[in-house]
Amino acid sequence: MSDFFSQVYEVVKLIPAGRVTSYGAIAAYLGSPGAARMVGWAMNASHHHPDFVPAHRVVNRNGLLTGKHHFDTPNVMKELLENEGLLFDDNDQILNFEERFWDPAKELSL
DNA sequence: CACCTGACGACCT
DNA sequence: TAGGTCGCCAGGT
Repeated sequence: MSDFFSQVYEVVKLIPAGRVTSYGAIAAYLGSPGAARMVGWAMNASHHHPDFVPAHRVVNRNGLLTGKHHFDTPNVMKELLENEGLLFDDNDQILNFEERFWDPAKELSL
């Protein structure tokens, strides 16, 4: 439960629908700013987790859907987010990303 | 056991 | 502006 992965899942599960956060923000929140890659790795292994982990709500720092190729089909991630009210430009980048950004360090502010 | 790779990101040419 | 390097941690070969 104190594993880095488990902590990542705990945070991701707290992301509200219609909001998104970044790999780096989660890593920083967990105290390992340089471990953003691990967050992505954790998402990749999220199927190993018993609970639902909204991996589609985690994007890179530009609001770009860099992980879309890891879903069943490349458009699933985008469609899930659109269902939650997010909009995208022609580059699969989230519009109004700053407004939609959910920073665990701030929102959860321990 | 050593080496490689990866859903990132900050920094440095 | 674009491209290369490095750190981060875990898991696969």
